[in-house]
Amino acid sequence: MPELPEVETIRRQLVEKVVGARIKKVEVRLAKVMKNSTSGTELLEGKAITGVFRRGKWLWLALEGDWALAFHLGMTGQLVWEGKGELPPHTHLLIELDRGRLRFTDFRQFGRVRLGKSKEIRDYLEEKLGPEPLSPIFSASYLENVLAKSRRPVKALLLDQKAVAGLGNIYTDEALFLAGIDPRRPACTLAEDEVKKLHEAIQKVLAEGIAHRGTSIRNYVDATGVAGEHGLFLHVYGRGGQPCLRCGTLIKKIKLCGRGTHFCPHCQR
DNA sequence: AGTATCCTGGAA
DNA sequence: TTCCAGGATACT
Repeated sequence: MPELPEVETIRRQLVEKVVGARIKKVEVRLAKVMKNSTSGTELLEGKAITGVFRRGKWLWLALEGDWALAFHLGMTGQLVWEGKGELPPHTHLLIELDRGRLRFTDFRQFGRVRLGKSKEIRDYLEEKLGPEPLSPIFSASYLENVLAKSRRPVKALLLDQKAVAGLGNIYTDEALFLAGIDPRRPACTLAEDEVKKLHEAIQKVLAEGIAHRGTSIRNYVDATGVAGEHGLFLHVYGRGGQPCLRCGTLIKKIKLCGRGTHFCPHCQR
C-alpha cells in the first residue's frame, strides 16, 4: 500500500502527535517483524521521541540517546496513533506512550521494523535508496541519466527504489499517464522532452497524493486511522476497462514487471 | 529480466 | 476455488 504520499502523510501527523512523548513500554507481538533484532526494544522504554522522519517509503522515529526505530509498511501496514481501546487483529508492535499509543498493524505481515542507532539507520537507508523525488537532487537531468542506462521498461525503473525512492505501483502508473508515456517503453528510448514531462509528472502526482492524504484502495489509513482521499483523483490505476478521462479510450490493464499495470493506449505512447 | 516467495482476506 | 493485492528480495 503505502507509497511516498501515504508515508509522508503519516509522518506529518505523527510529528504533531508523538514528538515529545515518552515511551512507557514496547511490545513485540510478532517477533519476525523485527528485522535486525538485536536484543532489544526494552532499551527504548523511558526514552522520549525527538522527531519523525521519512526516507522513500521508510518512516523512522528518532529517540533520545540517538536511537532510531524505522518502519517499512510493506503492502498493508498501518501505523496509527490512538488512545486506549481494543487492539485490532494483526497488531505486531505496540508502543505505549505517556500520551496514547502507537500501533503497527499489518495483516499480510510484509512490513518490517528496524531498531538501531540513528546513524546506522540513516546509513542503511542511504545505501539502499536513490534520491528523494521531491528534493532538488532529483532533477530532470538526473532522471535522464538513470533512464539512459537501461533497456528495461520505464515502469521498472520508476519502481526501482535505487533509481528513485518512494514510487510504487499506483503513483508510477499515474505519473506515466500524466506524462503520456507507455509503461512498456524501454527506459533508454525516452526523448529529452519526454523525460522532462515524466519528471514533472512524478512530482505532481506525489504532491497531489500528499495533499489528499494518500490513496486508500484497500486498507490504508493515515496515522489517525482515517482513509485517504486520493483514490477519487486517480486517472488510470484501478480503472482497467473504464474510459480514459481524457480521450474516452478504454483503459488497458496488463501485467508488467509482475505488477498490474494500467494505461491509456491512446494517450500513452 | 522475469518469476517465486513471504502472508491474509476479499472478490471473481 | 482461484486470482489478485499500495512491496521487496532471492532465485533461475
